[in-house]
Amino acid sequence: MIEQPYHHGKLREALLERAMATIEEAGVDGLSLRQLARDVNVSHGAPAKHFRDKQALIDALALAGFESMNRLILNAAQSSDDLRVRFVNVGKAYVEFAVARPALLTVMYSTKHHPDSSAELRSTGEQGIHVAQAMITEAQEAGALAAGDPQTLAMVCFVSLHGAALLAAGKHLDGTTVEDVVVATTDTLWAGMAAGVPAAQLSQAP
Amino acid sequence: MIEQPYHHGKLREALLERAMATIEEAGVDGLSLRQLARDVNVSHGAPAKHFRDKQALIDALALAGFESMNRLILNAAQSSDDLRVRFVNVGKAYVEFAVARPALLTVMYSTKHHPDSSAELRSTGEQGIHVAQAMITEAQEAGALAAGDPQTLAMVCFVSLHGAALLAAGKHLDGTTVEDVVVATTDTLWAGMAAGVPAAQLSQAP
DNA sequence: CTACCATGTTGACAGTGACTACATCATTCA
DNA sequence: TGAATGATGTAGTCACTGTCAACATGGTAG
Repeated sequence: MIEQPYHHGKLREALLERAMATIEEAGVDGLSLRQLARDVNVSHGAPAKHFRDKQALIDALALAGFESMNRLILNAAQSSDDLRVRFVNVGKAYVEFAVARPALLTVMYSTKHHPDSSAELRSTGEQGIHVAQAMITEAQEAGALAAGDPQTLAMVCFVSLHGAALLAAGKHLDGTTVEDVVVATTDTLWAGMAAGVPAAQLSQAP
Repeated sequence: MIEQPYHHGKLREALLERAMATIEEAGVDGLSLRQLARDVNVSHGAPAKHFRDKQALIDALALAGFESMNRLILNAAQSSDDLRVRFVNVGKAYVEFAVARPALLTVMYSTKHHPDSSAELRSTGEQGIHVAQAMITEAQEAGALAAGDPQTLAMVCFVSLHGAALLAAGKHLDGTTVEDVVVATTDTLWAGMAAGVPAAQLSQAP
């Protein structure tokens, strides 16, 4: 018999790690604090010492998710000298992350978050957009892209890739490959930003 | 005293209607079959006669959501003679729906669905893409858009608008207005499809 | 050495989804 | 006409969940 010490020692990390696995296997709804405690050989009340709420645990998962996602994105943003290639690679990195950990992505962008952690969550979650915005500004200055508000354009790119990521993660891309959609999306966006939007075309109501 | 008849008469509709309201107020997690039954003045076992599962109720919500969304999209797709304006209007309609009923949209695109209703759900949910694809094909034939696989391009547009819709619904559009993002997204996509993607640019790995 | 406090345990409580057995009622058919 | 039948609603139960409060353990600072 192995003697279990009264104190686990690294309960918080163990819970987070196991919870990460669980949500990918069974979704966020399949996550139970009591089952989690059982999985880690700890009493059902123990998790409360590290996470006030179930929601607090989920917030921690979301934060960790953003951090590891940001690492991937920042990495992809330094992957090439060609700005357009870097742009595509960032898109690929985002979508790859989404496909690898779909439940985590859902948690990250779930609306319900505790107001406390919300601040940290928000700022960490916004980093991806800032990367995109920097790339666009740089490309505009280099003359590769037409003029246009970088903040709005970055949001457009983020929004589009986010949609691709979510639908790919949810297997909602019917006839098309994930790879195809990402490449086509980034290519189309880049072409659109390169061409610019004719002023005459600025969408008016019908 | 008002005498309650033993049989409700329209329980199924009443449950769906109340559930629609509840998920928008409290999210899907805030939806409880027992509370739902209380809200409609019915015993806690009654809903089971109309929905085998809680998931079956949620599936019905999703299906109803797709149907009412499709109505809005089809409507927007006939809103103008100008193809590009129609394109923008479809995007606006989609995002407006998402902002008006964010929880419902989440339910619609939630991964977990019963395999039975899943078939009907899928086909109903794909209608939006078909509308987009038809518009793109028409625009290509009219010479307004460059050549390119319409299915992939439709998926790109759908994916992008979907992202805009979800992020708008979740209030994740930070500095930018919903309207701005939708217009900028549709304009950029249209410009990209009009310009076409230079063959030399077809994204290769770094 | 002792007092403190973070960490873990145990027991309790109300609420939930799902199941079963039973009650009520409208419709069908002899 | 009137009884059988099946759809609909009720009532009770079960295992499970999240949260709370009271208590146990043990490392550490004074």
